[in-house]
Amino acid sequence: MEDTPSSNFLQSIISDDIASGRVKEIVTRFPPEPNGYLHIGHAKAISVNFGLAEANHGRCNLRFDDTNPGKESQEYIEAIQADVQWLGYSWDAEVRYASSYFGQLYDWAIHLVTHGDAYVCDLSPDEAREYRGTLTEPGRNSPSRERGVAENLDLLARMKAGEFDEGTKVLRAKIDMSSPNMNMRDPILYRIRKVAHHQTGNDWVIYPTYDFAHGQEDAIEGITHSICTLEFEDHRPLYNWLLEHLPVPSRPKQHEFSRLNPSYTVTSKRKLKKLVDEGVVTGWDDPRMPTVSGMRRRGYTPAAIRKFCDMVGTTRSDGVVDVAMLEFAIREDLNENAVRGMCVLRPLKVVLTDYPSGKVEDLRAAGHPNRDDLGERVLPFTRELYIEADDFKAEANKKFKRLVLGKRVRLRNAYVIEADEVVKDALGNVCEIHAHTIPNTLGENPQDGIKPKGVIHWVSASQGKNAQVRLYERLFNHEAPDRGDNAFMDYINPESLEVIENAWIEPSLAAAIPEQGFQFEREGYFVADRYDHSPDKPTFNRTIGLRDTWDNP
RNA sequence: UGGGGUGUCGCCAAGCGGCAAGGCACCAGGUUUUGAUCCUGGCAUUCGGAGGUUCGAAUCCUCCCACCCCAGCCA
Repeated sequence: MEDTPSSNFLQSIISDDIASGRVKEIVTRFPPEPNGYLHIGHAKAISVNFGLAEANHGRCNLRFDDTNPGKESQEYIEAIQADVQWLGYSWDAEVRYASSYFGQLYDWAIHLVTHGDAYVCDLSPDEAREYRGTLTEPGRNSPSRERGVAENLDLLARMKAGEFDEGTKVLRAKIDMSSPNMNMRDPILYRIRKVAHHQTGNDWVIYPTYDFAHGQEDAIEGITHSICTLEFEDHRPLYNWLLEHLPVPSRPKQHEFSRLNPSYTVTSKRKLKKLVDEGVVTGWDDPRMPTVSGMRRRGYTPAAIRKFCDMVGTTRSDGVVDVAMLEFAIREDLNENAVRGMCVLRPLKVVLTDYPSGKVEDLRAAGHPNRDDLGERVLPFTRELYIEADDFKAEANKKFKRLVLGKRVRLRNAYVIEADEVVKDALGNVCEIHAHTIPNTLGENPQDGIKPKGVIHWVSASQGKNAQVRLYERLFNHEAPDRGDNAFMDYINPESLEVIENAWIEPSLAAAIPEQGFQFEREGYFVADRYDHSPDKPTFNRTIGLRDTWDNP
């Protein structure tokens, strides 16, 4: 996993800062709020923050931005840590929590009040909205704005003591109600929330807002480059204002990059949560989810995800990235590293009439076509086999390079066979093929010079094993399901999952370790399910199909 | 009609005054016991538009256009 992060504007900034001596060691942070699972967009942020730290021999913290206890939980905290580790990153020292700075933040709030830079406001949420003005009209000063320092100090202390109800009072910075930047119109610093916090319990009934917490957290941790996404750009003046008005121990700088939007996917915790809550998927780690845990279960590898993030680059322009790029990244990784195997998804029985019944011939096949280090596997060959139903046609034109009645085909890693007759059931459906082997075709072409039309995969009927295989397709039919509010629910692909209960796998595959990835030859890349797979009940998820350039008519 | 951003091939993205990198996708060949991989070749006389500066501009200036973000006591 040797990533060579490509250069980008953030790296340029860092290089300049190091060259100018502004910073000696670079320190970044990944600051998720524990209110949901990490998704591919977070993977990008993780890759950017940890990647930049790594590339510059610096450090990166993992910090939970837990300032809104009502929406957060310990479950998410644990899942997020597991995801970051799985992606292959190590944060500096211990995990950090915004909540562990609540005391310091409160002291700083007092500092602002003392200096006349903040006040306790009595406006209700509705009134506050009205006073804030609009995008084109300035706001009006709150009636509470000119309260004296002593009174503000007293009120703030009483807010902290729990004397007031939620929504009745907030602490606000005194900046400029007529600023064209809405964030500067006396932003709220503290609000009353009488709920227990997952880390601090009932210690607090007032909680700092993102704006009052983030920059100060960065300063406390000595973050040199506070990297976030574009929507926080308008907050930067406030971020700086607070740092300038507070006796903080360091002076971090915020830089924004555009968030990742893969096509055909939704990345918004709210929307992902809805998919989970409404049972569209089985959970946050459903293999169709763009969550880190979902992709993991789907068979994506950390290396592929990191490669993808690197391929996509880091800029300030928004756009939609073709998921084909993500698919390329995982195919590339698995093509190179996954052991091959054969699995028949829709079995059609073939009886080799010239082959002795009861005979089991242990053929050998390479674990990987061009990597000897991946070993080899034993492939039992028998009189009765299964092939893919799609790989047989009684008649077909020359473009069909599979088994045709009266014609030959190579059984992958085994003999060339020729189809002799079709057995049909009462309804006229093909249910069995009778064929015979062409002698001496193990590893060589038929001696009569008549070459097989193609190569198909197969599994011994008596030696193979039954498996459940889940075929996944994209969850949405729309290229950009994320635009619009709830429209994404209308674009859900009803065929995003097909469960095949009786696929037939070669025996070696039953020994797969959960989460081990394979290439099922001619089909695609599959992974032994992280939770459901066992030698007794082999269970595989299709990660991604093989690239298919055959223009099947 | 306020403020902040962004506009380079179908998608992502280099480029920072000297005459359009690369990747994905796609197309055409070659190799192949995976219609996979691999290999070879093709794929922007043009950089949102219009003016201007300059010997010379995607890169500088002016104006215009399009799109994204901001009116949570969310982050």
